[in-house]
Order: sequence, then C-alpha cells, then structure tokens
Amino acid sequence: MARYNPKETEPKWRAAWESADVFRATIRPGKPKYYVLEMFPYPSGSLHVGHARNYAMGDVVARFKRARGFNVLHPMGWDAFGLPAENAAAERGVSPADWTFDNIARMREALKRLGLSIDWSRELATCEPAYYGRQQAWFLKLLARGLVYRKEGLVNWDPVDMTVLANEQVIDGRGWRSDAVVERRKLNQWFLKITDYADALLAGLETLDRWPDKVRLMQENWIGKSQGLRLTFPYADGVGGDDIDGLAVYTTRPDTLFGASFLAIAPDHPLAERLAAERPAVADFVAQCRKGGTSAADIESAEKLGFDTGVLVSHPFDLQKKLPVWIANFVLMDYGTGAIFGCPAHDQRDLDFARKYDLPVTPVVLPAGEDPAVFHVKQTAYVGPGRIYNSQFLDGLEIEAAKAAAVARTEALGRGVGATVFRLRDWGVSRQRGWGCPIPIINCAACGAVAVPDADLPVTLPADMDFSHPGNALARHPTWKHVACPGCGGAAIRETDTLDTFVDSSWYFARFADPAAPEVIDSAAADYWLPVDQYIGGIEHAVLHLLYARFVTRALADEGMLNIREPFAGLFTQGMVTHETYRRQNGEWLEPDEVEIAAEGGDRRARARDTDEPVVIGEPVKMSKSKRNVVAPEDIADTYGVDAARLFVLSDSPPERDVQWTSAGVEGAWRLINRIWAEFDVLADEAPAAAEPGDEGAATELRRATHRAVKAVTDAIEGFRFNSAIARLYEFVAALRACPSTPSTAAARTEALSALARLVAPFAPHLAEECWVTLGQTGLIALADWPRYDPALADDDEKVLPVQINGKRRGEVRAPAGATPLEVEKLVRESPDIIKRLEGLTVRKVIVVQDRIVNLVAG
RNA sequence: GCCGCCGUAGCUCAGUGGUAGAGCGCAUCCUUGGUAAGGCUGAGGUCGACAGUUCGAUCCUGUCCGGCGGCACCA
Repeated sequence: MARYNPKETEPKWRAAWESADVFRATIRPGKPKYYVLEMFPYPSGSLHVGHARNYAMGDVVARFKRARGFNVLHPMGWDAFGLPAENAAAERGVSPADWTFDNIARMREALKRLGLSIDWSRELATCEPAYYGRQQAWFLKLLARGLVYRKEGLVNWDPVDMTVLANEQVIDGRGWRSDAVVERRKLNQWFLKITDYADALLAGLETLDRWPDKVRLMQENWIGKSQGLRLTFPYADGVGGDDIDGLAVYTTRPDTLFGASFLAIAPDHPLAERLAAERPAVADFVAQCRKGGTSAADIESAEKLGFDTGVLVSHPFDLQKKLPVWIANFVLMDYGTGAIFGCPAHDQRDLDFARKYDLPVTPVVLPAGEDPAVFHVKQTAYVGPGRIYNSQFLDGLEIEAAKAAAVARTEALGRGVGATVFRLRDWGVSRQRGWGCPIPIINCAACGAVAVPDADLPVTLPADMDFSHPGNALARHPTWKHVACPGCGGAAIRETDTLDTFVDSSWYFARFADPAAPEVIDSAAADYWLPVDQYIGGIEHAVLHLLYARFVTRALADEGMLNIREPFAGLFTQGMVTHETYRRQNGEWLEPDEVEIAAEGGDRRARARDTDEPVVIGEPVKMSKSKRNVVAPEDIADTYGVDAARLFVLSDSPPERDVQWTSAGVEGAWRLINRIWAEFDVLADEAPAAAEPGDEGAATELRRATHRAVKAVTDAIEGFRFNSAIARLYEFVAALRACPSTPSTAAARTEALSALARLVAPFAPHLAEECWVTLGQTGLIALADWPRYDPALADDDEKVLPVQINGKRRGEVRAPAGATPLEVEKLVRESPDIIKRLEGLTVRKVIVVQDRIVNLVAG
C-alpha cells in the first residue's frame, strides 16, 4: 500500500479535464442552467489562500450542480484596471498593460492549479478594448437616455491617489485605498443617475430572498429612504428677489412645525453664497465652516457653529410669525434642500444649537402623563411619542396624524408638497487616472460635450503614457486628446478622465454570457444564462459593487439590452482567511516559515529559526503583506496537494465566517485524504478476509451509514454548510473503516466507496478521480451523477430513546422507529434500570416524544 | 447614538426544545518494512450571566455583560 501521491495524480487529472474539455459551457435548451460566479479578482500577481477559499466554494457549488444534472456556467475573468498597475509603472518603468498581463498569466496558472472547474474559454479582462469598448458603447446609450450627466460640484478628492472618490469609497473620511484624509474640491465630473433608481433598488431588495439579510439591510440603510414634506418659508422682507419666493426646507417632522424657532442653511447653500458675495462677515464664516476636517472624529467633536444672517422668513402656517435664518455648519447641502427648520424641543442637534445661540425652545409634543403647564425641555430633546399641543390646528393629534394633517394643510396652501428623499447620491464616475476606461466624450468649445460616434468606438488608451509623475498620465499625453469635433469638425479635446473601476465590474457577469459577442451583450446568450444563480464574494462589497451592479442591470434592462431586473439571484458572502502573526522582540514581522513553534505544556511558544530568540504570537488577522502572515496556496500544494488545501479552507469554519489558517489544520485534511485513499487502495492488492459471523450486520450498518452520509452531505452543500458536509465525510470514512472487508460485506463496501468518491469530488476533485478509476469506472467523476439515497436506509429502524426522570437522564430503552407512546411507555415500565430508579416514587405523568425521548415526572 | 451578528472542550468551530459533538492539541498505550509515519483508548464542558415560558432550555422570550461589523450632524 502506498500513500496518496498528489504530486503525480493532481496534474494528471487536470490534464484529463482539459483534454476532454469537460467544463466548457454551451447553451442547451431544455436543460436547466446554473450560473455560478465568484467575484473576479484584481490581478495583483499573487494568489493567496483567501482567493483559494473563495474559488473553492464556487467550485464546490459548480461541481455539485453539474453532478445534479444542471448545465453549469462557471467562468473567470480579471478586474484589470486600477491604481496598482500605475504604481508599478511609476516604480519600475514597465507599462501598466505589460505588468497587468504578466500578472494575469501568473494568476491564471495558480488558479488552474487549484483544479477549478472553470470554462476558461470565456476568460476576459476589463482592460482589453474588446471589453471596455462595449462599456463605452452602453455608457453612451445611458447618456442618450439622460442617465449620465456632467456637473460641477464639490467632490471627494484623495490627495494621495490624486483622484476623485465616490461617496461609497470614502470610509470615515478617508480614501478606501489610500487611507488619506479626503478633501473637498470643486470639479467638473460625470455622474451616473443611480438616484433615478433609488426606489426600484430599494423595492428590488424584497425579491432577493437568497441574499444575506445583512447585505440587504446595509443596502437599505445606504439608500436611506425617508418620507417627509418639502415646504417653502416665504421671505418676510423681499430679500429673496423676484426669482425666489421663499426658502425651501425638507423635514420628516412636519408635525413639529409650530415648534420652529429658526431656519438654518448649509454654508454652501445658494443664499449663503449670495450673502457672502455681498458681506465679508458672511464670507468669513462660510470659509471657517469649510476648514473643518471630514473624518468621523472631526465630525463627532465639531462644535455647532452658526451665523445669524439677519434675513427673516414667515412661518407658512402663521405669516405674522417671523423666524431668523442662520447659516449652520451642521446642515448638509447635498441632502434634502440644504436648509432645515430648527425645532429645538424635539431634535437634539437643533436643541444644542438653540442653547448655544439662545434661541427659543417651544415644546409641541406632550409625552403621555405630562402636564402641559409644566413640561419643559432642558438639555435633552424629546423625540418620543405623545400628543401635539401649542400648535393650533394640530392640537390633540398623535404624531402620525399630525404629520398627515400638516402635509395636507401645506399642500392646500400651495406652500409645499409631501416628498420622499433618499440618502443615496448620484454615482460620480470620473477618475483622473490613465489606466482606466476612457470616457467616450469629446469636449468642443462650440458644441460642448459631444459623444464619440459609435463608428469611432472603442476609444482606446495610448500605449505610450508616461507614469513617471503623479496625476493623470492620460491628460499629460502629448497627442492623444487632440481630435476633431464630431459635430462641427473644429479642434476639440477628448475627455481625459477615465471611468471608476466599479463601472468595469458592474456588468462583467452579463458579458460572460458570450464574451466574444460583437454586441455589448448577446441577448440570446444572456436570456439563457442570466441571472447569476449563485454569486460568491466578500462582504466588503455589500454596498459598493453589489449596488452598482444592480443599478447598471436595471439601466441596461430599460435600454433593452437585458431582460432581467436583478443580476444575482443568490448571493453568498464568504469570510476571510486569517493567520496568526509573529513578531520579533524588536517589532519586526516574521513569516510563518521563519518561526519554529513548540508546545510547552498547554502553551505554544514560538522562536525565530535564524536567531532562536523568542517570538511574540499575535492574534489571527486577515492575511496581509505588511504583517507577513500570507500563505500561498502553491506552498501547500507542493507538500500536501491542492485537495488538502481546498478541504481545509472549507472544513474548519462555516463559509460565511472567517477561518484561521493553521498548519495543523492542513495536516488534518491531509490525513483525511490518506484515510479515504487507503480504503480504495486495498481494492488493488488485498483479497478480502474470510467471512465471519456478524458480517451481515456490519454490512447493513455500513449501508445505513452510506445512505445517511449521502443525505447529510447533499443537504449540507445545498445549504452552503460546506464545513458540515466535510464533518459528515469524516464520520462516513470512520464508519467505512470500521466495516471489515469480507465476502459478505463486499457489496455494501462497493456501494459505500462509489458514494464516497462522488461525495468527496466537489471538495477534493483530483483525489475523487483517482478513487473513481480505482473502482474500475471508465468515465471522469467530474461528469458522474450525484449519488442518491434511499430514505428507508437513511433513517434508523430502531431508535435509542433516552429516559429522563424529572428532566435528568436516568437510562435508555430501545424501541422500533415510530413506536407509539403507549408502546414506549410499556417498554420503559419493564426496564429494570428504570424500575430501580423509580423505587419509592410515584409516576405522575409520562411524556413521550416519538423517536426522540421519554420523560417521567415523578415524586 | 441607531441597526445587525457572535459568545459551546485548551484552540478553531459544528449542533439541537429532549443522550453535548468534530478536527487539532493534550495524556496513556500499541505499532516500528505505510516511518520526518500509522493506530487504540482516555481526560477535558455550570453551552457568556440572570430571569421568564415549558414536564424539560445550550436552543424560544426578555434584560444585562463581553467581542465584532455596518451606518451616523441625513433634518
């Protein structure tokens, strides 16, 4: 008997799959399709075990569904534009394209080595003109539809990466990649009108019943729908001028309108800017507001600042009542109307502001049980339920009724309208980058922004950009941007901004339906394959990528290019792979290979291999280059084979949770592989032992174990509980090892081995093929059917029922499955153990749960 | 502050309204022509705390404690 040799078998089976071309997906009308997709990787050049876990999960699903009779599409591509290529170009003088394609070649080999059942004929990279040219084509379609526009506005500027960021890419006031504190700058930017779809994207979440609740909730919060009233406060003294009849305000609390004691506008509100132009004091205040940082800590601690403009407006329900207009630093220009009315009694921010600037505080919501004569709001605003008072026609109403009444009155007066406002902003897609998809626009002094004609697409990047300086290499290129205007033929300049790389990843799943199609998306192929049935990726994309992809899908559907509303019917967000960290006494990080770990008693101690000095073992954290705790799948493959690595990353933790990479864990998986292999390997050279009494019983037990295992593993894979599935494989292998190999058990053993090979196949496909051929099968296990189970065998026909007396386990009885309570009670009362236990006690009640347990209440 | 998730053996984690489990680690023993290996056996748990519902709660409900994540001056 020989140990399993992955170095020989793994490449052999990968070659067999490739030469038989078994994973190529073709449209087969009438056969149910299943589209499995993992979020495509950025080609950084190296594959780590986090990638391996992600793609192993997708591969388990793909192989399982294939065995279950589905026509499976499982493609792979590259999210290939982005900043690291520019950095490499700047540092090493290589072209971003060369660097990227070299990395792709390396990562493709690494991925292939994992034995993934991918249709490589569909491979695509977003940096190829064949891909981004089609992206330009649909961008222009959306432009024609009015879903793309250009606007001068304040943008998030990342001073390190020297580019604009979308709101979604600013995390706690810092750039999502650079971690630099983001500045606000005024720039002319292209936007995609995602806000047109805010309601649809929110409502669509309801249909995504195979998405994690967590992700749906995060998107719901991000879209941030609120119901309220948009109303106008008329200027009291004609300040507004002819074109403006009042100051527009948005509120979700129209019921508290009579508690208004001031209005506040954002520092960049048009009225503030107009006043600033006239009065230096206003200009100074506005400038002061802009100075504050945008980090979470800054905002948290920022003191409320206000400036009384002297402008007065009238209360819309009581024109005699005048309210002052302030400029306030806590009012945001890009939410609602950029102006609020302040009701200090019932809003904490307004109350802080009113106390600081000594403005009136008038409560208008009376909590139950409070006396209106003495109820006061001091330092804490009252935001709970109650009845409205001090509010004329709203008096006596509950809050919801008062809201409706206030909206109705405002609408009747023609001073406003009930309105829905979203937190979601339009998606700014302009990036000042050279290595990205050029925005297909030509700027002409005479004609303005002109779309590049279809015939001139794709607008390709020049091959000779200079990345030796920071900033936009495309804008710096000497000749590329100079073209004739397609409208008037005059000299014009190309748009030199490129599209956010999230645009690239917002539609690739649709292009996979037919990546060679001359059209943007081949409609027959898309109709067959889409939507993606199972999408798998990191939780970090819960709002960014997943929201953009949903939006683009809807926009393309409205353009007639797709027939689905949601791109991903099922979503699974997998956890990360973590690893311990190791540091020398001087703080220097060490790689796992550089450390020798020994157990001393219950403790684990680590020493540096080179100096033998003690090393500090740190908490397991996400693998990162900076902490040097990265493990490459290749290293594991050399020692134990990729099947062991695949098994381990899926076995130790539920797929949605983080898994800690340990060498002990991989060794455990390696032992499982050898135990499995040992059961098959004996077939070749060992004659069965002579029959012995009791073999028939062992054979029956094994058959039960087999059918139980098939049922349990099938259910676990369906439910995305891969760790459970592997745990059941461990149990099944133990049962198989316990069954002697004799003439009487031969049939049961053959059945068990045939099932085992196929159950293992999604997780350890190379091993499974080797087992399959050892069984004498001629076809590939990659194409074999999933095993079936017999429910009669999967369930025991005799049950062991624990017997409790007063809730404590005191014995057990054996009863046939499905025995009635009376039958079970009879068995219990005849059991010597129980009779002894019941001496001196009176049984008051007998509870029998069928096939589960018996409880005697006695005293 | 609001929302969500998690807390089970030394470690990493399954699981269930009814017998508390796996892998690794640890201990003992066996094997020493599967050998930088293999195997048997075992110890180890008030299932985060308290209360409620129940014949029975690790599981359901509530409160609290601890850890993690998302959102956050959004009117």
